Amino acid sequence: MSSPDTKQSLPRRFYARATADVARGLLGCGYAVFRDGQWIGGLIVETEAYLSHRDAASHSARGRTPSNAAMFGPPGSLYVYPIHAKHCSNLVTEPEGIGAAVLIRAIEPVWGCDRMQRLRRTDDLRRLTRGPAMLCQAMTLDRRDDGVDVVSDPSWRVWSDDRIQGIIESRVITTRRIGIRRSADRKLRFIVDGNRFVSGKAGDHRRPPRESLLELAADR
DNA sequence: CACGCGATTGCCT
DNA sequence: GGCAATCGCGTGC
Repeated sequence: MSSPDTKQSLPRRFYARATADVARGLLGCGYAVFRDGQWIGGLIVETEAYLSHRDAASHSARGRTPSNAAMFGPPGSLYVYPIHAKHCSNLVTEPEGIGAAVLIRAIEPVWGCDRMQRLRRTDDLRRLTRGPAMLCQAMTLDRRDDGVDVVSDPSWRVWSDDRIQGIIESRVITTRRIGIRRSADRKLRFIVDGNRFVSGKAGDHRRPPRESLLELAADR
């Protein structure tokens, strides 16, 4: 698969839509950052939608504070927040000021795997980016990236690949969101079912988690 | 300024 | 599958 710098980032209007639609649309998309002379990242295989004040599980539910301000920023910008001494990354959705975003929960590692293996201190590809905080550690994302605009920043690429979209089309399923207490019954988590890099327990999958988007793309 | 907790992870049984 | 580690932030005294 060719380097992220040959790709064209998704336009801002892609993000300025209903958050659940963006969360679904981001599955299969490339997510990569240029760090120290090298692209690092992969293909998105798991997302969660966090809505505005209507969603009790969302960080924006109780309004804007200094720490969640980036969530109210322009669509297509990053909201990176600290939790349990780690970080998680989101892409802001809806018109600016709404306070909604898509949590990137897992990617299939593709670019800069050697670098991610060092950062995560493991050779096991399956333990590189299988969770929102794992992928932030693998991609060196932290509070310094909070508010960065991935639509225009030259060190970022988030893009759609027609071939990958065709592969995931029949595999997307929706489940409850992971690790939350409030609004826990809403089905706002989107996964590429059967992909081995999706987080959570085996019961979350309908198909056994053995597949890889790279392998499926190579077989065509 | 103390206290409690979380959109997590990894180690232990 | 259970549970402790870890720390920034929000809440309340």
